[in-house]
Amino acid sequence: MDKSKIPHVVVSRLPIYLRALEHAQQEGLTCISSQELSERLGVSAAQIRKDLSMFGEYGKQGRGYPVAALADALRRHLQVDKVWDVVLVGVGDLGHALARYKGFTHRGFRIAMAFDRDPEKIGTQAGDLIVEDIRTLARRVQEAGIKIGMIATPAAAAQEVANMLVFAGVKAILNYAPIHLTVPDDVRVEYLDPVIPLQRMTYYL
Amino acid sequence: MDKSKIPHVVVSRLPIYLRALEHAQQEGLTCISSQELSERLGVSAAQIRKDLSMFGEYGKQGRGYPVAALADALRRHLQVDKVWDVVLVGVGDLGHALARYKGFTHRGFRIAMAFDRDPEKIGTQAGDLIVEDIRTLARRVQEAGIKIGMIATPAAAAQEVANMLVFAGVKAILNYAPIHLTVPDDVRVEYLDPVIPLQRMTYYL
DNA sequence: GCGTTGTTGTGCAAATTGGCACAAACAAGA
DNA sequence: TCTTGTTTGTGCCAATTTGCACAACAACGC
Repeated sequence: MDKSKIPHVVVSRLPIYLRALEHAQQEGLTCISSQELSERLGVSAAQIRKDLSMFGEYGKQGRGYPVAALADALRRHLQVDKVWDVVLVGVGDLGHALARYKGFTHRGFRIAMAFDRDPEKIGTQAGDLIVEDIRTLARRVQEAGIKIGMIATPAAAAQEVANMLVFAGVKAILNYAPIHLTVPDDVRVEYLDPVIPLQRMTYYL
Repeated sequence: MDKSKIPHVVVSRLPIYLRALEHAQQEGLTCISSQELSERLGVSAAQIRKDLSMFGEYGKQGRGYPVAALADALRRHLQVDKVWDVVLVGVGDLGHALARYKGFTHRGFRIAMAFDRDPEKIGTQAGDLIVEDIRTLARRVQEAGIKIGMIATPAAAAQEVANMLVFAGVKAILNYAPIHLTVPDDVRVEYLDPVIPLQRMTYYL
């Protein structure tokens, strides 16, 4: 089970599997086949079996996969069996929505701090947080040992914010700004510009 | 240039190229090499050249690609050389943020209508729109001929909303709800659950 | 006990995707 | 005009990714 040997495409599907398993569990299922999962996910059953087999033999022939145990295993592999503190930068409309979103905590994440540059916003409330001055970001994030950041600023500020986060020790960035970020190799970035998926679809319309 | 022959991985990179070109254009560049684009994007130069060559020969040896002309061409291929009307369903925090987001229009999209189920919200303002009753969705969307929908409801309502959108003639859905949607083959769905990319990154932390 | 049905894990082949490297094309300066 | 320096488009190969198909195994009814 050498971590470095598991291809990223496989890892990138695990959260999808986990989400489906959690839904199945809420519906009261205790056992689920790759076939059933396939229909709920749009991933082929063979694909699912092959992916899961890279992490161990969780399935039982004739019955399928035990929902709770498999979900636990995936959470362990994804390291979301604990709750990660996250730092949010940029508290506009989107930042507020993120700060108030209830869906993070029970899936492994908690927004622990929020920063902005605008003096009008600093000191105001966002969710249950007080917006802090971005000039204090480095110290605060470093002291708290936070490893994950979310950027919800305009594009023009995003790269500069990314640099601050990297400097403060952040190793994973979720970027909502519509711009590519340049970061060191040991820092991961995922992008959530909503226009990108829209344009991917209009090609086919 | 048979459309059906171009693999989806290639199409899925076009919006990224377009975004980078638009930034380059704002900086005043008139010509850009695949090498330069590569550095701005994190996609290999050979990849970029091969992708672009599937749509025609836009580059000039010795100089690179003409920024404005290539951007125009990509917009044509992605069909974002016009502005698409989009219907938004679910006007909570996220829905509001989307309705007020200024980044859509100049990249090919305009939220033309917003719907919610909650009587408290119906009739209120969201961005420059008035929130409408979801029971009128089918008729309104059909009449306006809208082909693109955005779902920003809780997960529990998302599949039902998707069914309504499909019934109303929508062919592309951007889904913010953390759940897989089942739709007919001729309808495309893209997903933007923020927890998925976060979990993809924690695997490597 | 035994056949029947259902499901996994995996070896192997097919298909897709990415990268290298180079000829051809162009620009610019002498 | 000739030479030098760039950069594209693409043929070819390597690597990755997916899909098929089946042996091995488990449960269940009779």
